[in-house]
Amino acid sequence: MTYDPKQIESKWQQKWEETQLYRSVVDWSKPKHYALTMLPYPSGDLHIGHWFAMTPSDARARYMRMKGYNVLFPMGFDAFGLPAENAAVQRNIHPYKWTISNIQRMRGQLRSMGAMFDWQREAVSCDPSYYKWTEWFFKRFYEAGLAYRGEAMVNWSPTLQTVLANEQVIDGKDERTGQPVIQKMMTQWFFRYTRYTDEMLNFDKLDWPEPVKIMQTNWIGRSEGAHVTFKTESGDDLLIYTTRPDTLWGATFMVLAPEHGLVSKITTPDQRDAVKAYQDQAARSTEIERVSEDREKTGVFTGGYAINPVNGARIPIWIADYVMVTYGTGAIMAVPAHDVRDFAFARKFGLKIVPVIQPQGESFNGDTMPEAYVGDGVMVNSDQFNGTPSNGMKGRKNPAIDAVITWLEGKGIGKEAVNYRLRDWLISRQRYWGCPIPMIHRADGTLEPEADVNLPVVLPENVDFDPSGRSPLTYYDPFLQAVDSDGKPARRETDTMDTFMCSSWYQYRYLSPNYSQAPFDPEEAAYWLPVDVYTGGAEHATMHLLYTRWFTKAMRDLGVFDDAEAIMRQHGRDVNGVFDEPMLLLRNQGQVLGAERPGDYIIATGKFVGEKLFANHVEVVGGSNDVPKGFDGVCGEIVKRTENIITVDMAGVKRTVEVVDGAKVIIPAIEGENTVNQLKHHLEIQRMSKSKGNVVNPDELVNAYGADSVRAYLMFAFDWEKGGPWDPNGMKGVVNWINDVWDMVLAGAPISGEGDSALNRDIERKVHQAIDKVAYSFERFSFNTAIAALMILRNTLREAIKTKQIGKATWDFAMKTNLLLMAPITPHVAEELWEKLGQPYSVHNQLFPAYDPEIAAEDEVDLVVMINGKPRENIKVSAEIGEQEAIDTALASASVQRALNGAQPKKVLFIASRKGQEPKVNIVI
RNA sequence: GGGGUCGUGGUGGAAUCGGCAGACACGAUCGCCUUAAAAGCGAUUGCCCGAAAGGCGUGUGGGUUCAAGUCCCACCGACCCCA
Repeated sequence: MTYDPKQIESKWQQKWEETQLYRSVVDWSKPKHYALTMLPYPSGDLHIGHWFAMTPSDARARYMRMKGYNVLFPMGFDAFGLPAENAAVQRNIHPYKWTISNIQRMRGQLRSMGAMFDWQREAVSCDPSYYKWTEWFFKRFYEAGLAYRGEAMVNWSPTLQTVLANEQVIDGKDERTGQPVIQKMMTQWFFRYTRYTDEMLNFDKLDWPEPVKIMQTNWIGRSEGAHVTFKTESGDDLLIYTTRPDTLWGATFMVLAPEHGLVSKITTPDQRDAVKAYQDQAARSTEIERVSEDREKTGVFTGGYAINPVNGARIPIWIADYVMVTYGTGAIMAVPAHDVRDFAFARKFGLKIVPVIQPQGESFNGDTMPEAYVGDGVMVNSDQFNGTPSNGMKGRKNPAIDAVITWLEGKGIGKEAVNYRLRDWLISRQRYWGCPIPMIHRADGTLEPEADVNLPVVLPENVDFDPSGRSPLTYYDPFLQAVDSDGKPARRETDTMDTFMCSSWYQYRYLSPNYSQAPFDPEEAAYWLPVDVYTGGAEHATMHLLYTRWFTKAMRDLGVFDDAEAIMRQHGRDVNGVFDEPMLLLRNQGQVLGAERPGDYIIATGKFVGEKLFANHVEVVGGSNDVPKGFDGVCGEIVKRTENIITVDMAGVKRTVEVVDGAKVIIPAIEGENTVNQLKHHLEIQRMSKSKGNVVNPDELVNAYGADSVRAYLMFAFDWEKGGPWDPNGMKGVVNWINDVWDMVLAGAPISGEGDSALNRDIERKVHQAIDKVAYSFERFSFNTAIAALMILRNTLREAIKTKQIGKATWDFAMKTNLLLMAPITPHVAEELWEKLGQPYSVHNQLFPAYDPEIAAEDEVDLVVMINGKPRENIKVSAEIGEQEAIDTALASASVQRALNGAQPKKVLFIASRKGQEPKVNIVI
């Protein structure tokens, strides 16, 4: 009988389902483990990246289950979002239908993984029973003042007719479609993200990757400084925020954001046209362009002046786009001597530069300084503060800043202040396919939330989609017409919510997706929360992960967890801080990239126009040496292809070939008529995408090798937290491994007797060493070393079986243990072989084998003899060897005798045997 | 410009507290088996020299240490995030 993955995988998937093997139920007598992996967007096809994220997470969850934990490992779909709506507009399919059929297809693909998902906990965010609670959360936040409506400069995509979050705009373009984005003022819904900034900067409770914590910290961007009030000559207050109040005396001009409210008032008539033109231009550029330090500075003088409150200096007021209206107060004091951007601006426009910080013993000259000085020094040109050290520290830790802030506060012209880069979370989307915002615009212009009994506000199904992409909600009357709490006609809000809103609380809906009294069943929450392990892509470091942290803190403060907390108390669980954070441990997997592959080697003939060949005949040939003699055309490897334009590397020279319409294309490897589009070009390692033709389809791999092999390969071939390029050849290693184990089990014990006791003892030892290595690896998400340990065990067992000296009992123990160790990685094969060994169903209900260090210990080890730290000789000694005996052995060894040549060693060190390491003696001569 | 991560054989990668660098696997070479190929099995596989002994090796250059892939400093390069 041979290993047929297709037959055994479907058989066991069915049996697991029939027996509800992975149903996770609250059981207070067992310790719980909530393992969560990021839910997919239902794009229609499961990508190899989903397998790479989910199957190792599944293996880890299975390991925890075998360690005796009651494990919850749920799955669902993040089902609102633009692609569904685009499909509706472009292909006339309703977003709901498109999404649901994709979900159905992906459920099947997810099942083929053989993962231990508890499907009864599946949650789908576009289902009204789910988004009812998303709306309910919105309403609670609104009532608590955490949700509000405000004017904002927003990223408007003219193509998609929608507002995008800053996070969704990259280089002035929409991150998904690459379409340009412009700046526009609009009334939008916001969440008071900034309410929890300080709490979100605290990671004490979290075992999260360091880079994620750093990214979040930078994203929140807390800075310490002061607010200082300048006066314009016309008498208006002009408030600025600065992190460097110690440089106030060096402020030689001011810069306002072009959108700043005071601009029109201070602008003098002769500057009006220039200012207006500049404002228009600024509206067209994106924030990232505007604040880039590399960019040539631009700006316009308003004609107005302000008075520097610390020294009475009259300084000009400019506008420039590198100052953002949304950051700080939208106005800065410019200190060109000590700020890189201000310096570039001052030099360009010939503005005064006054140094006010200098290292001891140096003397800067504002007219000749080559660049801004941002280092430490002492204050100069600053009246009574001259000589105060400025040590480069932030905030009050800097004596100069500390002294100036105290003085400013005393004089009433400034105040210590903290500023954040982070702005409130803009959740409005002018789209149809999203969770409705349950608000009503009353006839009198006021707003009120929809009554709880009317939730959810359901998305109407019967709508037509405008080809312009405009949301149908804005012109569909039955939806628009609402009734307010006084029974008067009113208009329904047509914005929908950012999909990040739906995914900010899905880990709570999984607990009880059908519960209708609340977002989640408190009984379930009391047992399962918080999430113990969260796995997913690092790209969510600053968006999703900050949103979900914010959400959890807001839920906690609104008392949403109160019932769950009471139940926890009844069961004696410590509730202190348990709802402060959604996920305690986070690990990010890397990314599987496309495989590198050579391009086709072609011979192309046709007509030359200059250097360029217009080919009417292109043929793929093998090798690079068979260039016909006197050949008139182009031959070589295809290094690039864009449609029918091919770049060919001809003996190191790049040649361009255009394949003309109707040209003959011959690709021997592909049957039938060939087209230019089938020509392979050289592909460098990069993200997989359909257009690059380097997508690895997991369904095809599962078909060819079986799910267990695909799972094992994904876990073995990469450092999971790093990822890397796909290598189709590496599969062989894990396929052989699984086949070898299969063959060993099916072959049965080589002898029926007791066999050789020394060999048996050694096999037991090796099995226990494997137990330890596999467990240690799973603990650390180091899946590749777990499989390496199992391969070592395979190698050991194969050697041992050949001797025909391994006893039946030892063989049984080794096989059973081997299957238990494999079970989390290759669940189907392990289950099948477990059954073949006559063991009771299911291998996945067994405990992980217990490790016994006594059995794993070696009796004999290599004593490593080192001279000056270099290993010279290995001598077999008892594992229990003491220091003196080890040193004597080492000194007597041939290599030491030879090296010493009668002399005395300077120093002799004994390094005792530690876990997995041999004892060592280092002799210094 | 700032912050971060990371540089290890032909390749993917191992190396738990500073303690034998290269585990495990792919690939390659040679051999066995075969009419042949595939598969399978066996051997070799960091570099140099060699009979042995040895020397050199974790991006580069320094440093700390009995001992450095691992710690410290500077530099080079790649990638990511932010500006």
